[in-house]
Amino acid sequence: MTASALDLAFQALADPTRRAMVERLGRGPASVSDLAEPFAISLPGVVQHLKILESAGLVRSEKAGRVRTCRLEPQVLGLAEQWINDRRHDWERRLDCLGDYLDTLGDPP
Amino acid sequence: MTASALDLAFQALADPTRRAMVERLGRGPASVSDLAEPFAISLPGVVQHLKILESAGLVRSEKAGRVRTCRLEPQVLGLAEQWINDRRHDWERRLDCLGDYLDTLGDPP
DNA sequence: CTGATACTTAAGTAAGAACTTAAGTAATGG
DNA sequence: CCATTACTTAAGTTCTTACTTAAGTATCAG
Repeated sequence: MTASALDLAFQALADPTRRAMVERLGRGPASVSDLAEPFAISLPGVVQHLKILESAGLVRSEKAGRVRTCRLEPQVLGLAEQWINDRRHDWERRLDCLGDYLDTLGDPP
Repeated sequence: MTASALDLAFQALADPTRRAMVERLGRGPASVSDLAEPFAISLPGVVQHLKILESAGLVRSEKAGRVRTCRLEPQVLGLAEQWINDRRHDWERRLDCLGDYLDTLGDPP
Protein backbone atom coordinates (compact mmCIF):
# COMPACT_ATOMS: atom_id res chain seq x y z
CA MET A 1 0.00 0.00 0.00
CA THR A 2 1.61 3.20 -1.20
CA ALA A 3 1.06 5.70 1.58
CA SER A 4 -0.26 9.20 0.81
CA ALA A 5 1.45 12.46 1.77
CA LEU A 6 -0.86 12.83 4.80
CA ASP A 7 -0.24 9.23 5.89
CA LEU A 8 3.50 9.86 5.85
CA ALA A 9 3.21 13.26 7.52
CA PHE A 10 1.00 12.18 10.42
CA GLN A 11 2.92 8.93 10.85
CA ALA A 12 6.15 10.92 11.05
CA LEU A 13 4.67 13.33 13.61
CA ALA A 14 3.29 10.50 15.75
CA ASP A 15 6.68 9.81 17.33
CA PRO A 16 7.84 12.08 20.20
CA THR A 17 11.50 11.84 19.20
CA ARG A 18 10.66 12.94 15.68
CA ARG A 19 8.44 15.75 16.92
CA ALA A 20 11.29 16.96 19.13
CA MET A 21 13.56 16.89 16.08
CA VAL A 22 11.04 18.99 14.16
CA GLU A 23 10.84 21.41 17.12
CA ARG A 24 14.62 21.69 17.09
CA LEU A 25 14.69 22.33 13.36
CA GLY A 26 11.99 24.99 13.74
CA ARG A 27 14.61 27.01 15.62
CA GLY A 28 17.16 26.63 12.81
CA PRO A 29 19.22 24.17 10.78
CA ALA A 30 21.18 21.45 12.57
CA SER A 31 23.67 18.70 11.87
CA VAL A 32 22.80 15.05 12.52
CA SER A 33 24.92 15.12 15.69
CA ASP A 34 23.14 18.28 16.85
CA LEU A 35 19.82 16.55 16.33
CA ALA A 36 20.99 13.43 18.14
CA GLU A 37 22.43 15.27 21.14
CA PRO A 38 19.26 15.56 23.31
CA PHE A 39 18.34 11.88 22.98
CA ALA A 40 19.43 8.70 24.68
CA ILE A 41 19.29 6.67 21.49
CA SER A 42 22.09 5.57 19.17
CA LEU A 43 23.11 7.65 16.17
CA PRO A 44 21.79 5.14 13.61
CA GLY A 45 18.49 5.33 15.46
CA VAL A 46 18.42 9.09 15.00
CA VAL A 47 19.31 8.75 11.33
CA GLN A 48 16.39 6.36 10.86
CA HIS A 49 14.05 8.92 12.37
CA LEU A 50 15.57 11.54 10.09
CA LYS A 51 14.91 9.36 7.04
CA ILE A 52 11.27 9.05 8.01
CA LEU A 53 11.00 12.83 8.37
CA GLU A 54 12.69 13.29 5.01
CA SER A 55 10.55 10.81 3.15
CA ALA A 56 7.49 12.50 4.63
CA GLY A 57 8.84 15.75 3.12
CA LEU A 58 8.97 17.46 6.52
CA VAL A 59 12.74 17.85 6.51
CA ARG A 60 15.39 18.30 3.85
CA SER A 61 19.10 17.64 4.34
CA GLU A 62 22.29 18.02 2.39
CA LYS A 63 25.82 16.94 3.06
CA ALA A 64 28.81 19.25 2.91
CA GLY A 65 32.12 17.61 3.72
CA ARG A 66 31.41 15.18 6.52
CA VAL A 67 28.51 17.17 7.99
CA ARG A 68 24.91 16.66 6.96
CA THR A 69 22.83 19.77 7.59
CA CYS A 70 19.09 19.36 8.13
CA ARG A 71 16.37 21.99 7.80
CA LEU A 72 12.64 22.13 8.26
CA GLU A 73 10.51 22.10 5.09
CA PRO A 74 7.21 23.73 6.09
CA GLN A 75 4.90 22.92 3.14
CA VAL A 76 3.89 19.42 4.26
CA LEU A 77 3.34 20.75 7.77
CA GLY A 78 0.91 23.16 6.12
CA LEU A 79 -0.85 20.31 4.36
CA ALA A 80 -1.42 18.46 7.63
CA GLU A 81 -2.59 21.63 9.35
CA GLN A 82 -4.99 22.28 6.48
CA TRP A 83 -6.54 18.82 6.73
CA ILE A 84 -7.21 19.27 10.45
CA ASN A 85 -8.53 22.77 9.85
CA ASP A 86 -10.96 21.46 7.22
CA ARG A 87 -12.35 18.86 9.64
CA ARG A 88 -12.90 21.45 12.31
CA HIS A 89 -14.63 23.72 9.84
CA ASP A 90 -16.97 20.90 8.76
CA TRP A 91 -17.76 20.32 12.40
CA GLU A 92 -18.36 24.01 13.16
CA ARG A 93 -20.50 24.51 10.07
CA ARG A 94 -22.70 21.64 11.26
CA LEU A 95 -23.18 23.27 14.63
CA ASP A 96 -24.17 26.49 12.84
CA CYS A 97 -26.83 24.67 10.81
CA LEU A 98 -28.11 23.02 13.97
CA GLY A 99 -28.26 26.47 15.56
CA ASP A 100 -30.23 27.87 12.61
CA TYR A 101 -32.64 24.95 12.82
CA LEU A 102 -33.16 25.43 16.53
CA ASP A 103 -33.72 29.15 15.85
CA THR A 104 -36.53 28.38 13.39
CA LEU A 105 -38.16 26.20 16.05
CA GLY A 106 -38.00 28.96 18.65
CA ASP A 107 -39.06 31.64 16.13
CA PRO A 108 -42.52 30.73 14.69
CA PRO A 109 -44.00 32.82 11.79
CA MET B 1 6.06 3.92 27.22
CA THR B 2 2.87 5.83 28.03
CA ALA B 3 2.08 7.80 24.91
CA SER B 4 1.21 11.51 25.12
CA ALA B 5 -1.97 13.10 23.78
CA LEU B 6 -0.13 14.27 20.66
CA ASP B 7 1.39 10.83 20.09
CA LEU B 8 -2.06 9.28 20.21
CA ALA B 9 -3.64 11.98 18.05
CA PHE B 10 -1.07 11.93 15.26
CA GLN B 11 -0.86 8.14 15.40
CA ALA B 12 -4.63 7.93 15.03
CA LEU B 13 -4.63 10.37 12.10
CA ALA B 14 -1.82 8.52 10.31
CA ASP B 15 -4.19 5.85 8.99
CA PRO B 16 -6.27 6.67 5.88
CA THR B 17 -9.24 4.59 7.06
CA ARG B 18 -9.30 6.45 10.36
CA ARG B 19 -8.94 9.83 8.65
CA ALA B 20 -11.88 8.92 6.40
CA MET B 21 -13.88 8.04 9.51
CA VAL B 22 -13.03 11.42 11.02
CA GLU B 23 -14.07 13.11 7.75
CA ARG B 24 -17.36 11.27 7.87
CA LEU B 25 -17.95 12.27 11.50
CA GLY B 26 -17.16 15.88 10.62
CA ARG B 27 -20.36 15.84 8.58
CA GLY B 28 -22.39 14.50 11.51
CA PRO B 29 -22.85 11.62 13.97
CA ALA B 30 -22.90 8.06 12.66
CA SER B 31 -23.48 4.51 13.85
CA VAL B 32 -20.72 1.91 13.69
CA SER B 33 -22.38 0.36 10.63
CA ASP B 34 -22.59 3.77 8.94
CA LEU B 35 -18.89 4.26 9.58
CA ALA B 36 -18.07 0.80 8.28
CA GLU B 37 -20.14 1.08 5.11
CA PRO B 38 -17.58 2.78 2.79
CA PHE B 39 -14.78 0.32 3.61
CA ALA B 40 -13.86 -3.14 2.41
CA ILE B 41 -12.77 -4.28 5.87
CA SER B 42 -14.60 -6.39 8.42
CA LEU B 43 -16.75 -4.83 11.15
CA PRO B 44 -14.36 -5.82 13.97
CA GLY B 45 -11.64 -4.09 11.96
CA VAL B 46 -13.69 -0.90 11.90
CA VAL B 47 -14.38 -1.15 15.62
CA GLN B 48 -10.66 -1.45 16.29
CA HIS B 49 -10.06 1.76 14.35
CA LEU B 50 -12.86 3.38 16.29
CA LYS B 51 -11.25 2.38 19.59
CA ILE B 52 -8.01 4.00 18.51
CA LEU B 53 -9.85 7.20 17.60
CA GLU B 54 -11.66 7.13 20.94
CA SER B 55 -8.57 6.54 23.04
CA ALA B 56 -6.90 9.41 21.20
CA GLY B 57 -9.88 11.53 22.30
CA LEU B 58 -10.80 12.39 18.71
CA VAL B 59 -14.15 10.63 18.82
CA ARG B 60 -16.71 9.91 21.51
CA SER B 61 -19.42 7.26 21.28
CA GLU B 62 -22.37 6.06 23.28
CA LYS B 63 -24.67 3.14 22.91
CA ALA B 64 -28.46 3.41 22.85
CA GLY B 65 -30.25 0.12 22.44
CA ARG B 66 -28.23 -1.88 19.99
CA VAL B 67 -26.84 1.12 18.12
CA ARG B 68 -23.59 2.86 19.04
CA THR B 69 -23.57 6.47 17.90
CA CYS B 70 -20.21 8.13 17.26
CA ARG B 71 -19.39 11.83 17.11
CA LEU B 72 -16.34 13.95 16.48
CA GLU B 73 -14.70 15.53 19.51
CA PRO B 74 -12.82 18.56 18.17
CA GLN B 75 -10.57 19.59 21.09
CA VAL B 76 -7.74 17.12 20.45
CA LEU B 77 -7.87 18.02 16.77
CA GLY B 78 -7.25 21.59 17.93
CA LEU B 79 -4.28 20.45 20.03
CA ALA B 80 -2.65 18.80 17.02
CA GLU B 81 -3.36 21.81 14.83
CA GLN B 82 -1.83 24.07 17.47
CA TRP B 83 1.37 22.06 17.63
CA ILE B 84 1.83 22.27 13.86
CA ASN B 85 0.97 25.97 13.91
CA ASP B 86 3.60 26.62 16.59
CA ARG B 87 6.31 24.90 14.50
CA ARG B 88 5.46 26.97 11.46
CA HIS B 89 5.52 30.14 13.52
CA ASP B 90 8.98 29.26 14.86
CA TRP B 91 10.13 28.72 11.32
CA GLU B 92 8.61 31.96 10.01
CA ARG B 93 9.99 34.01 12.88
CA ARG B 94 13.46 32.73 12.03
CA LEU B 95 13.06 33.80 8.42
CA ASP B 96 12.01 37.26 9.63
CA CYS B 97 15.19 37.58 11.73
CA LEU B 98 17.28 36.45 8.78
CA GLY B 99 15.50 39.04 6.65
CA ASP B 100 16.26 41.78 9.17
CA TYR B 101 19.91 40.74 9.27
CA LEU B 102 20.16 40.74 5.48
CA ASP B 103 18.51 44.20 5.46
CA THR B 104 21.20 45.61 7.77
CA LEU B 105 23.87 44.26 5.41
CA GLY B 106 22.29 45.94 2.38
CA ASP B 107 21.59 49.15 4.31
CA PRO B 108 24.93 50.65 5.53
CA PRO B 109 24.88 53.74 7.88
C1' DC C 1 -41.02 -16.53 21.09
C1' DT C 2 -38.05 -16.12 17.05
C1' DG C 3 -35.14 -14.55 13.85
C1' DA C 4 -32.78 -10.74 12.20
C1' DT C 5 -29.81 -6.77 13.29
C1' DA C 6 -26.02 -4.41 15.51
C1' DC C 7 -22.50 -4.82 17.46
C1' DT C 8 -18.79 -7.43 20.83
C1' DT C 9 -15.14 -10.56 22.30
C1' DA C 10 -11.43 -13.50 21.52
C1' DA C 11 -7.66 -15.21 19.29
C1' DG C 12 -4.48 -15.64 15.66
C1' DT C 13 -1.25 -13.87 11.83
C1' DA C 14 1.62 -11.19 8.77
C1' DA C 15 3.94 -7.03 8.07
C1' DG C 16 5.96 -2.92 9.85
C1' DA C 17 8.23 0.14 13.34
C1' DA C 18 11.80 1.27 16.60
C1' DC C 19 15.39 0.23 18.24
C1' DT C 20 20.23 -2.25 18.81
C1' DT C 21 25.32 -3.54 17.85
C1' DA C 22 29.11 -4.04 14.78
C1' DA C 23 31.68 -2.74 11.15
C1' DG C 24 32.23 0.18 7.57
C1' DT C 25 33.66 5.07 4.61
C1' DA C 26 35.05 9.54 3.97
C1' DA C 27 36.58 14.39 5.53
C1' DT C 28 39.64 17.06 8.65
C1' DG C 29 42.76 18.84 12.15
C1' DG C 30 47.40 18.51 13.89
C1' DC D 1 50.01 10.56 7.42
C1' DC D 2 47.03 9.27 11.04
C1' DA D 3 43.70 9.62 14.45
C1' DT D 4 39.31 11.82 15.13
C1' DT D 5 35.06 13.14 13.83
C1' DA D 6 30.78 12.55 11.42
C1' DC D 7 28.16 9.96 9.68
C1' DT D 8 26.68 5.29 6.89
C1' DT D 9 25.42 0.43 6.04
C1' DA D 10 23.94 -3.91 7.36
C1' DA D 11 21.64 -7.07 9.97
C1' DG D 12 19.21 -8.76 13.76
C1' DT D 13 15.53 -8.44 17.69
C1' DT D 14 11.43 -7.23 19.83
C1' DC D 15 7.01 -4.88 20.06
C1' DT D 16 3.05 -3.00 17.76
C1' DT D 17 -0.34 -2.53 14.13
C1' DA D 18 -3.83 -3.82 11.00
C1' DC D 19 -6.16 -6.92 9.82
C1' DT D 20 -8.72 -11.73 9.82
C1' DT D 21 -12.30 -15.46 11.17
C1' DA D 22 -15.29 -17.52 14.45
C1' DA D 23 -18.31 -17.39 17.96
C1' DG D 24 -20.55 -14.76 21.14
C1' DT D 25 -24.53 -11.13 23.41
C1' DA D 26 -28.00 -7.89 23.57
C1' DT D 27 -32.09 -5.46 21.05
C1' DC D 28 -36.07 -4.99 18.44
C1' DA D 29 -39.68 -6.13 15.00
C1' DG D 30 -43.31 -9.13 13.88
